[in-house]
Amino acid sequence: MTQVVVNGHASTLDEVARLAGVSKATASRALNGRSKVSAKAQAAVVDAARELGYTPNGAARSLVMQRTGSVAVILPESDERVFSDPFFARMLHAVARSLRERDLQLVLLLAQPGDEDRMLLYLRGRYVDGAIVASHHRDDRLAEHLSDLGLPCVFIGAPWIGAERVPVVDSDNAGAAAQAVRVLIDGGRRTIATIAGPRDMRAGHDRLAGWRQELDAAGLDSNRVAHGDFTEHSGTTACAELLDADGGGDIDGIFAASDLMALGAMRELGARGIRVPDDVAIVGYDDLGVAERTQPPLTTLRNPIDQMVTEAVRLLVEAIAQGGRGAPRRVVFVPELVRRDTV
Amino acid sequence: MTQVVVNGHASTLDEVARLAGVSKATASRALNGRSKVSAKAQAAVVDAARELGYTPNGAARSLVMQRTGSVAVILPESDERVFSDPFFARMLHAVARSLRERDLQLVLLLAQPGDEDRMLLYLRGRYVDGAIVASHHRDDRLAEHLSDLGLPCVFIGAPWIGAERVPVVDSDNAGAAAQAVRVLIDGGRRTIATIAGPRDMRAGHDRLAGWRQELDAAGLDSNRVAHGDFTEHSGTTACAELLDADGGGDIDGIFAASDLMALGAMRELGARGIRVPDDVAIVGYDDLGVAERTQPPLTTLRNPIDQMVTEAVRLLVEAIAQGGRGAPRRVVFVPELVRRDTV
DNA sequence: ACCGATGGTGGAATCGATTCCACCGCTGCT
DNA sequence: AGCAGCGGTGGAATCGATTCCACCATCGGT
Repeated sequence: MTQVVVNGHASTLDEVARLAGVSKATASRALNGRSKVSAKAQAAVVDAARELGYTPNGAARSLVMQRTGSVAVILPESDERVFSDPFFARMLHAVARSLRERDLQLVLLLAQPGDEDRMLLYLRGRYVDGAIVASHHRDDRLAEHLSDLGLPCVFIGAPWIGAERVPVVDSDNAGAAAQAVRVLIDGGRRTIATIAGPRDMRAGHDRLAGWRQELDAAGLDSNRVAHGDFTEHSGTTACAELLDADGGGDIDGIFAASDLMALGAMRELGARGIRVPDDVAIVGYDDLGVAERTQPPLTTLRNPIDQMVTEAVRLLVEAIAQGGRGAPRRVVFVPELVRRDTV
Repeated sequence: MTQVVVNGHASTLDEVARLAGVSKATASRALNGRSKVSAKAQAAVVDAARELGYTPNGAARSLVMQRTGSVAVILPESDERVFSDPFFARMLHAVARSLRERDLQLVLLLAQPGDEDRMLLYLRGRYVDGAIVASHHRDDRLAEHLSDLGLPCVFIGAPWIGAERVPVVDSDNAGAAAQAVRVLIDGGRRTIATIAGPRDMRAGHDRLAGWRQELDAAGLDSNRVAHGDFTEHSGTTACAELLDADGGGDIDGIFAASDLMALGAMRELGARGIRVPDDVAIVGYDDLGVAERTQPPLTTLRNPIDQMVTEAVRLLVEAIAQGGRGAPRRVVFVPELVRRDTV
């Protein structure tokens, strides 16, 4: 950083142009490089800009370009959850990488319940070119609001309300859960419980549905269900609940809707001296790191987050380029089974 | 939401004014309410605005007001850490609350190593009115850059470089660590080890220094040190390292530089059949929730995050109001000892 | 020697808000 | 009756960039 702020205020294009001895128009062209500028003028402008420490004023630029160069990631989720669920960390990491490649700035908006109005005001003020929304609850009307707003957006995971009005990138939660059940059945398990996610979240709901459907299809019992909230602790609690219920001792297979809950369950099983996979086989969901490190390593379904995010960013950039006039598209990825040692 | 986008584009103040039958000037005054407007005009404008679903264009507004109404929180930290350390969750929660009261929008910028230049570009583009920076490493030059930039900012935790050039809100890490040591000594402990944080982070460095200083002052050994990275897992590892070192069996007190590391250490002690606090007393640091839930509940130092954040936001708002011309101030909070059952 | 293409350039319009300033019609006081 | 004062109003300037458009050289081709 060699440039210095010359006087109190940030320097403007006008000053750069004056110092370089050209017009504002030429200075702008020289710095943006879209149009032809003589080598002499080019050099003069670049030098002047460096000397003054010039950076274009974002507001002025957005005003005329109708673009800001930044996109929002919206997480309508309590911040405890955002900061405890590895899903978000992985997702944001992928989004950041993906946006970087396209020279866009990531702006993270935490939509606390109640703070939603301010956030919508921000979005309507066009401070960002588009938004990626991930994980939200049953009563969330964000999809409708964004659609009304005409702001380009992509949802990761289908919203409950208004899903048909916005582009969605999703994974086949139900199909994946069915896959998990099939593996357990193929492994000879017959009394298969599930530790489900929250009922008011798509992922929780669909994974439970898939589990149930596959068991019903196989003519097996599908009433051993305990709900958690995707955290390790809730997995432990839910597992205890399952084991302590009527006939809980018969359980020989568990499908947990997240690896963290599977981990919690394994702790509970271990505490009771129940062996995995000898006595009870277990399949998790996510494969974001924890699954490899459990004892024994966890068989799980790989949540295709990176692929989903890449696709979401692609769709968003497309939507922005078209001015948000494209038809809502829908892309679904299929999680892959990762066999380890718990089944 | 009753308003509708009438045609393809977002509506402008000009359209609102036309519909209300007044001039742009009056419309603006009616909506912002700083100046007197007749009741009739007022009503007409408000109605028109609602009917058109008008929201002011952020770029245009920032351009003339020289304010954006949003401030950045910058976390120069790998995203794994941001999303695993409860410190950040708590901090962001407090920041969000504090900004909400002042009608400011929080914009979170994740400064991945390597992505820093883009972030600086964003800040120089004046997309935000100010920035709060938390937790950064030894070689981070952010303080200098921000100071050069003239962008109002406040650091939570003093940076290694350029701390004298920016306002800082800090906590007395060294003093708190000394306090922890004193409690252990007062409890009759004589062989006191520490599980320190990373050397290249202020909090890690200062807590270690405080521990050492207090032990030296008491004439006790200060060479039982193992380093972790504030995570639970690293606490377990570090604890094992301490116990396995020469004379590790003599240890009767441990100061861990974070509650998570203390928790990890307690797991390791438990695994070895060492009782807490009977055989080894332990003091943690942070008190952000985990400490209450350990077995037994952890004696620790309460990191005054909420107070620090409140003060930081206050200072930032002040700096923004003054156009960043105030002298760099420095405020230090003193962590409070929370006695529980591990000492 | 004249006539298009170019390649560069600067003036002016534009984006959408806020706000200064001049002005207008009242009221109320002398 | 005349004039100061004030509540309200609209025209125009302003913020700082991009870009259209008109214009001027210069160059090559007939």
